[in-house]
Amino acid sequence: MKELDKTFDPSAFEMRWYKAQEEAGFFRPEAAAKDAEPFTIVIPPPNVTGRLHVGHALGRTLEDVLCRWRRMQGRAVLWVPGVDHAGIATQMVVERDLKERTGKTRHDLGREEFLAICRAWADARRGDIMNQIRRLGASCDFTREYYTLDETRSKAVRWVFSTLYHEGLAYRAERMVNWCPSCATVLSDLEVNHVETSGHLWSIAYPVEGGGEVVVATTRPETMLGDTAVAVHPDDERYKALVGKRVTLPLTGRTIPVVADAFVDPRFGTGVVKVTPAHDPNDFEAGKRHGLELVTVIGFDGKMTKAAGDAYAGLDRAEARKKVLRDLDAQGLRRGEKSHLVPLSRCQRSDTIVEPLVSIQWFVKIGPLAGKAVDATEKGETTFTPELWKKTYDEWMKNIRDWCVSRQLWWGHEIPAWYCPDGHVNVPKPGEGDPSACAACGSKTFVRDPDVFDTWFSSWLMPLSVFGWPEKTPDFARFYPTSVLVTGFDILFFWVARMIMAGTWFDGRAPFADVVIHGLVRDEKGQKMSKTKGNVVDPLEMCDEFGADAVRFTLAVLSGTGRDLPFGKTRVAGYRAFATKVWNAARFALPLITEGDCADASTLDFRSLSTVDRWILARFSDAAGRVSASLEAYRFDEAAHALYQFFWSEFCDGYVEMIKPVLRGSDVPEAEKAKTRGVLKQVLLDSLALLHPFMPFVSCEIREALNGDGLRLAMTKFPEPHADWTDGAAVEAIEAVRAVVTRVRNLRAENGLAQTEPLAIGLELPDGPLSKELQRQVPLLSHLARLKGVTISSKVDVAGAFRDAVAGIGLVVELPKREISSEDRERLGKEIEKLQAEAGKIRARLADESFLSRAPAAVVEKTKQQLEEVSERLRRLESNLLGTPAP
RNA sequence: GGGAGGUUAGCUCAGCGGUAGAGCGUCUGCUUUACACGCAGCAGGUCGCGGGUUCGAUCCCCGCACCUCCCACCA
Repeated sequence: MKELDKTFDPSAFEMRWYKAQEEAGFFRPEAAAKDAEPFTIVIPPPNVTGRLHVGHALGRTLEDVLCRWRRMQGRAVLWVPGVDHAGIATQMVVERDLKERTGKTRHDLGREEFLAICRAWADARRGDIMNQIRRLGASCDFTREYYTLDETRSKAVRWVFSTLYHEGLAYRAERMVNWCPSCATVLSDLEVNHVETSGHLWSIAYPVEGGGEVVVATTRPETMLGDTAVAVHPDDERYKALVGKRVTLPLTGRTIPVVADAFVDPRFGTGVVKVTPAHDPNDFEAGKRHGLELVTVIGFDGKMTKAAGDAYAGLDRAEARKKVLRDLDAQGLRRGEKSHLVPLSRCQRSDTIVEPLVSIQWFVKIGPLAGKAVDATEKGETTFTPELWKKTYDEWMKNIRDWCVSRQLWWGHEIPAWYCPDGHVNVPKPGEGDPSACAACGSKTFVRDPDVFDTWFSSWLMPLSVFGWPEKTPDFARFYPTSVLVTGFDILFFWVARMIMAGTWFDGRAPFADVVIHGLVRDEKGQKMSKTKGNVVDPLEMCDEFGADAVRFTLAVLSGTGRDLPFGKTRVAGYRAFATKVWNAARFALPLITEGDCADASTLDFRSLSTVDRWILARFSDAAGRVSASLEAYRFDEAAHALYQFFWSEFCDGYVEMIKPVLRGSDVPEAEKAKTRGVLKQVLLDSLALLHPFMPFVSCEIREALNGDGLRLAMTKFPEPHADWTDGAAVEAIEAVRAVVTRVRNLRAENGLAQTEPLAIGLELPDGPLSKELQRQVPLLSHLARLKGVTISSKVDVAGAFRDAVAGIGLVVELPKREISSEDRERLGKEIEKLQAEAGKIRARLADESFLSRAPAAVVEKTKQQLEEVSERLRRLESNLLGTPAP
């Protein structure tokens, strides 16, 4: 058996226990009984580019609490860890690094060489990321670690794309897409952030052929170089005569038609819109309707093309705008400007302004998949916690648009599509290898699509592919569908919704039973963490400073109801204090339970135990019930609070203080002591088990010292409420004792008496079980409240004693001083006033006919009781003022 | 332009039809042989505003105000 150091130092043992648990194989589902019901979680794969941040720490903590709890319940727990290859992010990091080191670009190296660097870079980082997860205590099965770009996952991606293609759900089309000039790739709608920015609305005059001018309003003057029409609303009387005429497009010398189209809002600007089909989604559609030409004036690099004219070609978008405005000025064609809120689209990754451009890309027709996914959630196959997120999910699914899945990157899963010179598209059937000749024309001159898939196109298969799907593996058969997905709302659409689609579409079953959505971790003041603000908290540093146990407990407590959580040092320090408290409680108990016989609590006859022992067992049982019920409901905060409150307030402040006189008393029979030692040990050991999912390290370290079973704790049965440990009478008696003690201490403080001042008190209550029980507790009462005498009777007569009532019991306290000071008088007066007001309100309610006739009988009864208690207390307090002269 | 959420003690948050809770902080006492990362005790709230439903509303309904956030191709 080990000693417990006087100072609590989590760093001394945390990783030692982690390693022991992992090496013992506890984190593998095989550690459970063969027929155990599985409990499965797939880790949301962190980006290989990243370092564990507080958001991850939160998710992993909640997952680990669930996994450790279920494992202790005997479930076959499988928590699969993994890393995401993070397409754009990784490529950007490696490119930047390459540039800094060698000055070269990826194009200088060529595809193969560049990818080799990416691969080496990612491989070097993956281990680190897994170790960061370990530092938190996450009990993942690392023997089943996945990587979104490995062989198994590649097979799944290819199988899925092929399937979709041959089902007609993956197609290649020319569309207006979101193009990020700095990432040099297309983006999906989700990867674009819309930000309202203050900008300008400029008015520009286009000369009308045959005289006059028409004024258009635009926020993007540079795109006018690509205008191929001007549009007005068909019913707009102001411009009716114009329709069908042509206008001169300034700066280009081209003439373009005036068309009528209902998409124009006559009330906006001048009611005339310039139409640039190549650079605006609306105009693109309008262009199709009117058979307009596409003139692409902005290229994929964000610079003006030759089509923009020699004066502009090569200029950056922003420079071109300035020059266009200047040139229009010079020609006297500017007709004013006003400030205007412009909805700008920015690249989520690089923050660059996204350019709507037309290009050929791969899309997935997502409607049918969304339909199946919604059916599943509608049926309750998957639930959301908190429930309100289902609404958000439903809304998005209803208005879902096709998913652009190709990316013009190198780092990622290659698209299994080949094109022959005649433009035939070849996509192998699921399970087929690469084609060697065009299936349509037999051509052997073949090019593979140079693009790769959106990273999420591998992520959305995670719950399937981590088990080796589409192969029919034993793991897949046993562990799919998974139990819970824990994640932040920020990837509800990116990931959660799509995984449900993939699961329901390809397997027919939704990938998880429950989705738990947590809030965003913010700093202590509720500010969003950001590098620029410098308020980013590193969870690993916090683990080193306060212990992973404290970090975990803090995150669990704060996770609340899905709201944002204010996280920071002072809070973690606060919950480290809790870990310290547990530590010190164990240090108290250790010598006591080893100094003499400890009755084996599991064989003890509950009825033979002392009232105090029965009380703590009853309270423990209640706490255990609350912890489990809260975890079932994914209320980690409630579970943690129940633990904290029980352990600190009831076990430490209550029980431990109450058994000191028993265990140390020279007049207590050894047999009684042995029983109490047994209960002390039992409750402490069970509390550590209850605590283990939240604080997996300190709980082991202490169990090891107390019971030599630190390692086995992870596999020990999780405490459940104990039906035999219910004892209303014991609870009532001890609560009464505690209430009396508090009031006596409080009276001492009010009267300026030292806490050590011995007092005599009387308790007035009718004869009965409670009074008999309290009689038995006189030694305890005397010890806790430092009393020199306790009289219990239906009536206690002590002249000049202070009278009050507490917990329905009359309290008579002999205070050493006889006279009541004006200060006492004032305080009593205030208290009496409050009680009188309260009594008045209750009386009024009881006098109300409608209350008596309509409120449930139980409520009326309770109200009557309240009145009685308040009146009783009032009588007693008032009696203190009787017979004493007013100052 | 749609939609969601929030507004409860100095701070951060629980609660939710029967006159309000926690943690931290403040204040007042304590070297009480597990613990000052502690013990004991006190104080502190018209539960955003205005209506309504109800015997009764912080909790339900309808407005309003302010704050978040999400979605959206209006120049």
